[in-house]
Amino acid sequence: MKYSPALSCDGSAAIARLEALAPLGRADLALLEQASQVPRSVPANREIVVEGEPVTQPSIILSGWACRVRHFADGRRQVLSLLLPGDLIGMCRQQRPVAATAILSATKVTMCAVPEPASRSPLAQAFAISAALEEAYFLRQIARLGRLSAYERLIDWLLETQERLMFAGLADAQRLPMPLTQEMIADVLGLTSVHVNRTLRALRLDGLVEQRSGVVMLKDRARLASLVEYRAPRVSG
Amino acid sequence: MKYSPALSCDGSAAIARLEALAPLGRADLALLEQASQVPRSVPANREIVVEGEPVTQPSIILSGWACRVRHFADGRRQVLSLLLPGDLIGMCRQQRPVAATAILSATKVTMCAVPEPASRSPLAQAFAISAALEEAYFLRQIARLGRLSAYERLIDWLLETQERLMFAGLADAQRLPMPLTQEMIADVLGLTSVHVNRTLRALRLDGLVEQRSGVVMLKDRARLASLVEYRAPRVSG
DNA sequence: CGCGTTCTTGACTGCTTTCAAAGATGGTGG
DNA sequence: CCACCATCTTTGAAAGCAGTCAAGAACGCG
Repeated sequence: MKYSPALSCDGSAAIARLEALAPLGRADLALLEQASQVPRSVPANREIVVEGEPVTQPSIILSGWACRVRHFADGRRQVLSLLLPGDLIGMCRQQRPVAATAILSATKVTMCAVPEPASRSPLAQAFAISAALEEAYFLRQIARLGRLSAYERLIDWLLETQERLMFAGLADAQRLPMPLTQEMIADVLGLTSVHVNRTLRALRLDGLVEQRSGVVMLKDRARLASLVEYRAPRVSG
Repeated sequence: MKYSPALSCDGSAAIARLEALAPLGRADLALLEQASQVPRSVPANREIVVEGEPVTQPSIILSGWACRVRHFADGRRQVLSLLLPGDLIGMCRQQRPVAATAILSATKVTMCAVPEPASRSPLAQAFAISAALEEAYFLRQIARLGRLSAYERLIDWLLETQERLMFAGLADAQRLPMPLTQEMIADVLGLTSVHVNRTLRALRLDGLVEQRSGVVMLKDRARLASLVEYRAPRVSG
């Protein structure tokens, strides 16, 4: 597979992710193809969902990066989770009229409606696994913010993000696209942008990562993983 | 309602919480009463669930406090969330054979099996709301660890915990039981026990809280809430 | 090419941790 | 009923990681 640092604009990456979660049949793929024919595009840095407002239609991210954020009155901001191609927005297991968090587009984002899967279909299963993974990423984010140093947080987050992008075929074992500003990375990791900058430099000097033009290279995945005891989240056997 | 700092041992608090989430009918109450007739007791400081092991039967906490924890090889530990009376353990929306996190009893805990609710029954709805609340608490924990100071974290967490206990009738507007050691509180808030101790003292000196014999008094809820912009999580209109 | 945003770096501050030790508390058995 | 022990709480002093403030450099976009 050829590695493409550019963010794809059709729905192929999103569909690839869902297919990686559960092998989809012809019917499910057709549903997804059809839904992705009617994409909605949002510029970077827009509030796609406002916290506390009624949730509208659930959506699939087709391309681009978004994030759940929580704002504080004094300007502080915390990114709760990232939303990458193939991730779902606004899926509620029950009638919950109001959005629990704001959702912000970090880059230009395209998305489409979530098709209704047949019950017990592979697609329905993929959605369920996606929800379970989201929860696993929440838990990892809590542990990261609570107990890891800045240096460790950055490593742990890079590994997690790379793994998530690989599901969608948007990263390979060594490289991942990084369209976020250091300011945004800081809001993900509970740090300041200045300290993110310094920590990235430290990682560079330690020969662990390289950066150029929106792409991060992980130069020694094994060493990085051992530094943070990285374990891939498991959702099934 | 008379306030009782003691941890109740029957299932009444747990049932009260679920009833607060959705008004239960006679049949649902009977199911819960019946299930709570067969309690299982676990001493304090026991791993109820081991991370990575197959999940067994889902359970309801009847009494006592437990927590989801993540351990690191070097001894660091992060409490991901608290599990209080009426909370559910091991409810999976899909077949997920392995536990995503370890669960540890912080006090003596009694629990029982989760009865199977009729579909669309109030009890089924209460379970769904409980799951949505759990997610809301995860998000709040992320924001707390990422962007609040130690002083703010403690306030925010006390308010959240008080509110959760009030659902079960285990706290009133001013007081909540606090059976956790400062060490454990530190692992919840991503701090050291020494700093938790100092921060509690600061709160005492500022006249915001009082402590004695396992009970915390919140002396000025309005001021505490304004210090952290506390908003109760909403799950429905 | 010019302008705004983002990145980078330095100097300094300060919140939180670390290390250490004394004091309080509570449960248990004699 | 009290002594004893383990655990937990409390406090001080010093170190360190991350934040703040500030300003110049690089980058990308129109």
